[in-house]
Amino acid sequence: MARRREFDREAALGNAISAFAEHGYEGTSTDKLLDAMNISRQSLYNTYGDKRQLYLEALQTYAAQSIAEQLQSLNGGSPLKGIESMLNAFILRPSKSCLGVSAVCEFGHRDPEIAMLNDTAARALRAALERRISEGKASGEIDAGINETAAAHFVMATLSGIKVAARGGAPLEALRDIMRLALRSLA
Amino acid sequence: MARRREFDREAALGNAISAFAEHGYEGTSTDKLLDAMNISRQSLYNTYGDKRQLYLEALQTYAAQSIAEQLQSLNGGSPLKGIESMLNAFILRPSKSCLGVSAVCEFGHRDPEIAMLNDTAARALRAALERRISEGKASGEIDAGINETAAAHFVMATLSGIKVAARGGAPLEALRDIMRLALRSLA
DNA sequence: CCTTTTTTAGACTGAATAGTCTATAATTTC
DNA sequence: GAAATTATAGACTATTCAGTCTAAAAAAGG
Repeated sequence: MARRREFDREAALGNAISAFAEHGYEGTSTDKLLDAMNISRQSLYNTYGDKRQLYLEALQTYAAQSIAEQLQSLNGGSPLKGIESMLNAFILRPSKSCLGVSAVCEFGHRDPEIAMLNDTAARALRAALERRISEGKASGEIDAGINETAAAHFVMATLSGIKVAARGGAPLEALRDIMRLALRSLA
Repeated sequence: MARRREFDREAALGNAISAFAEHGYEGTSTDKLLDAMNISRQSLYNTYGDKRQLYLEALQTYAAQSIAEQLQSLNGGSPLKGIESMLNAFILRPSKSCLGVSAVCEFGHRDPEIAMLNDTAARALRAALERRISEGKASGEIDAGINETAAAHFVMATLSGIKVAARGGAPLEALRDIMRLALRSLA
C-alpha cells in the first residue's frame, strides 16, 4: 500500500537528542534539527508532532536510556564499586553533554511536563542509589551512620557537578578528582 | 547640556541578570528584557549595546558579585567553616538561579568570550579554595592526605551540584544533605 | 503494471525576533 | 529662559522562527 519511511526513527531521534543536549531547546531551531536529524521538514512533523513534542520524546528517551545504563553500572560489583562505576561511566563517555541537566538548567521546574519527566527519572535513580547504599551499610562498606536518602542526594549532586564541570571543559583528571573525593565521604 | 538617564543602570542590569538566569540567553527575548528591566527599547541599545553585549556584561557582573560574596563567606572562620559558610550562603539565598551555571550549561565552552568569563571566575574561586584548603591541612582541620587542587575541584562541583538540584526544585533539606556529606569527605 | 498511500523536497505563511528610526519630551548649561 | 543634547516611547524593518501546504516521487499490494 504505502511507501515506507526512509530514515531510522530511533537514529533520527538520537540525533535530535544530541542537538538538544548541545544547544538547548530554545537554541535549537527546526532548521538545525532537520540538519542534525537528516530528515525533511514534513517528516519531522509527521513522525514526531512538533518541536515541543519532539523535545519531550527526546528527553524521555534520553532519560530512559540514561537510567538503564546507570543502573547497570550501579548494580555491578559491591555497592561502593557500583557507585564508582556509575560516576566513572559518565566520565569516560565520549560525549559529555547531558540532556537531563540541560533541561533542568534551561527550564528549572517552571514547565510542569518537563519537570515531571526529570523528576521521574531522578526518583528512579535515587531509589536505586538508596537501595545500594543500604546494602553497603549492611556489609560495612559504607559508614552505617550515613542516611541513605542524604547519601543518594549527594551522589546525584556529585554526578550533576561532574556534568557541569565537564560541560565547562574540565579535563578528565579534574572529573576523576571530584569522583574520588565524593566516594571518600561515603566510606 | 544633556538630559540625564532616568533609570538606575546597575538596578536595570540586575534585573537583566535575573531574567537571563531564569530563562537563559536564547530564552530571553528583547521584549522580556525590556519588561524585566523596566526601560525603553532605545535605552537598552544606547546603554548596553545589544543583547549579546548586555548578556556578557550581565555574566561578568554576576560573576564578580558572586565571587566577592563567596570569598567573604569562604574567608570567615576556620577553613572548613569558611567552605561550609560559602555553600550554605547559596542554600539560604532567596533566588536559587545562577547565571554562571546557566551559561555553562547553555553554551558549554563553544563560545570563546563566554567561556573566558566563566573560566576566569572559576579560576579565582578555585585559587581561593586551594589556599584555604592548604590552611586547613596545616591546622589539621582538613586531612593532610588530600590534594588541594582536587579538593577545590570537588568543592566547586559540590556547589554546582547543589545549584542544579535547587534549580530542579529540591527542598532545602536535600541541599543541606549534599553540603554535609561533601564537608565530611574533607575532614 | 497500475492504483493507492505516504514520503519527501521545498515553497509558502504568519508570527516573533533583534535591531533601527522618528518624533517628542526632558533637562542641563550657558 | 533659550539652545543644545540626550532620553524616551513606540512605530518600523528585515530576518528568522515554527509550522503548513503543494506537488512530485516512491513503493507496497493487488
